[in-house]
Amino acid sequence: MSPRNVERDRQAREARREHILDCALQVIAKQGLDAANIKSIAKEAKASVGNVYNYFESKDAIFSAVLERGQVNYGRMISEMAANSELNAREKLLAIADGWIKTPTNWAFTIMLQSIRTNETVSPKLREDATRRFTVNLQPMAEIMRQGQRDGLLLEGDPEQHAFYFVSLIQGLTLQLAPGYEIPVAIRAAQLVRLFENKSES
Amino acid sequence: MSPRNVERDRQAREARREHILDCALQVIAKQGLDAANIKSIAKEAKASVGNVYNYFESKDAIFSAVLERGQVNYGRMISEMAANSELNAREKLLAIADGWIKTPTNWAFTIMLQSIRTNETVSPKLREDATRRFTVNLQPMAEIMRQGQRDGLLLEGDPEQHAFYFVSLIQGLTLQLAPGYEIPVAIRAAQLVRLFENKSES
Amino acid sequence: MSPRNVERDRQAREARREHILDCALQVIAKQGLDAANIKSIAKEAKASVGNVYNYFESKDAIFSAVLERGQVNYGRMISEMAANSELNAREKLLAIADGWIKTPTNWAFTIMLQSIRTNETVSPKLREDATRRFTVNLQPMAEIMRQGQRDGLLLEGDPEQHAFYFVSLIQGLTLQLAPGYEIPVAIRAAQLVRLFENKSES
Amino acid sequence: MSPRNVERDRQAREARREHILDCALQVIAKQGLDAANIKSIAKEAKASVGNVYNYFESKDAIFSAVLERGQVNYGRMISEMAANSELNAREKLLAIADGWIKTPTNWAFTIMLQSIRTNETVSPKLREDATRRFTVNLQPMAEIMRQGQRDGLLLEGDPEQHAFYFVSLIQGLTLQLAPGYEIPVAIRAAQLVRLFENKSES
DNA sequence: TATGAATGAGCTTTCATTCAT
DNA sequence: AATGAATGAAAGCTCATTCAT
Repeated sequence: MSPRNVERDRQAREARREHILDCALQVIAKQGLDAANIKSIAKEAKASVGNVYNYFESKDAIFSAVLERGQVNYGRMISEMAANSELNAREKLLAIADGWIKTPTNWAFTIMLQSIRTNETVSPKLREDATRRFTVNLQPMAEIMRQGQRDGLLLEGDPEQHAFYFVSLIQGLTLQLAPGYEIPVAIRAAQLVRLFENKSES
Repeated sequence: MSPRNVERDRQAREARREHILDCALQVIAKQGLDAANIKSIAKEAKASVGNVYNYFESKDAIFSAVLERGQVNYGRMISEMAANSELNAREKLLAIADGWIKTPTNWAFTIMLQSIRTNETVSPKLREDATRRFTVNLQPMAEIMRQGQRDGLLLEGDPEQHAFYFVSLIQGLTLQLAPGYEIPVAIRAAQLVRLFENKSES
Repeated sequence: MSPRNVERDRQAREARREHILDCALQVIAKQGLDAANIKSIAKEAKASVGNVYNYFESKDAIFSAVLERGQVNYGRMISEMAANSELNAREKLLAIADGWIKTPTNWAFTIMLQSIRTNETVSPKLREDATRRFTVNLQPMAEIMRQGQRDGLLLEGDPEQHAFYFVSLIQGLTLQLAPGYEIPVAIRAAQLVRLFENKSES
Repeated sequence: MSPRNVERDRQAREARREHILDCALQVIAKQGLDAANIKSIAKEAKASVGNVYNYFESKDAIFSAVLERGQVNYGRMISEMAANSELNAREKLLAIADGWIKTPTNWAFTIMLQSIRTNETVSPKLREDATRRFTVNLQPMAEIMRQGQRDGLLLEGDPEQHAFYFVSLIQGLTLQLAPGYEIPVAIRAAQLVRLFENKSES
């Protein structure tokens, strides 16, 4: 039992955890939230039902963890984007919108956020955490809006509100990308970003 | 033959049906989709569980009917708005956005649409119907966009796409109005409509 | 309120009762015992659910009455047959077998008898009545067997037992005539009566 | 990887499945088809309701499996009997009749076959399978009839029809052996087989 | 850790029966 | 008598979670 082994075990466990989360997201995105039960997730992860419970204490915990990971990754991405000095604000919005629209599992995050928030059987802590992360993640987006306004690229107005609208628009759009239907309208990141651009100068 | 007033019975039945739909919407909006089981709906409607099944053949049928009613009402409202010659396009968008934001149950429709679409246990017919109505309802909104472009009030670009963005934005925003959290950002219809305005003329 | 009217009312009520029994038998025979619920029976009788309960105190009572009527009619028919002096025993068996096989609802009686007998929720009185009538009806059949033996037409052996076998054979065969399948073997009354004939004389 | 013996598990699972079928048959035979609900079957098997569904996907599947097992066993028995060269046809019929009459659960198969066939909620596949097996099982019985006719032991006539009558007679008789009543007539295999014997030679 | 059988609460749905009109 | 809405007790089934191995 060298410390090397202990560390290796810890990493293996962490990898297994991540794998289960990946699979949970896959199942949700492919089959919908209702069909995403523990058995399906375990099957997708090639694990047994019982073993999943060795890594997560409950189904809610899995869903929360999937959502948390998504939110943290998104927060990291958008913070980096806000700090990025090589792109202007318009290009940043474009990159963000493009990234979300192109990832066909993103609708699942919107639904999970909603489900966790409104489901009274989910522990208050998990619900608050999810909501708080969402709110926190609005800040770097508002910062980008501010940058754009400073440069005259984006529309004037309360940057937090614009950030909120931008995120809501993207979330609303991702819902249309869920499996099970065909909306006969193309979604184009460039078009969508134009809504937030300052066109008085052009 | 019968000591009952047939016509009054028919009306009472119809009223009872509507009442159940009202209650179902209330439960969904107040407690979330997961908590909206037949027992809760029956309780809200002050009916017995069994009696609900005298009016609807299944839980899915109730949810579909609630959604359908919402979609039909929305479709009627927006069609009238498109045909309205007393308001300009900007005022129309404002009225629509304002109406949706002020109705605190509207988030439920967004979630129900999503749930019905992605839930594989819902009959294909109901799923298709819901999706079709959504698509059909995009047309009058696109017409309003066209009107605004003709008058130079709204941003240039594919009107259908703009309609789609507008609806998605509103749907995304209603999700934030679900119970269970406090988003520290005000939603203002006027601000939101500004995104679609043509500001090059100002 | 002349006695004439009272009598007419009584007859009308009796006719209505009979009609409901007819319809119950129809439903059972066409859709099977499981599908024969009060609603279906009422529908077939063009009556309301509640009204059926004005004529019968329970579903069991209806089934019992249907069975009883069938058993009484059968008992009457077979008693007359036993008393008939114009036909010989062989011809009597033939007539009986032919009549049963040709009536496509008879399988329902066999199933109802079985169901009522073995269903513990049916009142003991009804169960005993049904069984008693079955047993009583064996006597005229045994009498016919005795006649046939006396005339050297039918096989020797305990007449009650032969009666029992004959009835069981016919009941077993009627089961095959229920809807829902195709048994690729013809049923011929003459052939099956031959089993009970005394062929040593021929 | 797993601390479990896979092969032993597989066998245990198979045994448990069989046990549930045994218990289901017991419940049906003792309490009747109507009383044979999942709760009762689970109780008899000393299992929980949910666990029964680990072995069978539906109640219909259980009933079908019970029936299938009975039909397959019967088919095997009768095929062996047909191929047996140490007994003559009369002795074979006697052994078959005797075996069926002595097994007090056999009435349940007759009722289950009927119920599955006529119940429209049972999947068509299961209904067809049950009917097909019944039909297939008629063949070895017809072969025995043929053997008996060849040896001059059994009555002349279409062997398939005689097989059909013999089976129907036995099925009809087993119905009388269900719990819940006392038929005051003994059933004797020897008597019953005599019906099918060729007595012209005696 | 790993397995999947086992549990039981909870859900949807059915249906015999009652009841107000 | 006649109606059909209303009731509530089951029934079938699902699934998160636990547990023996």
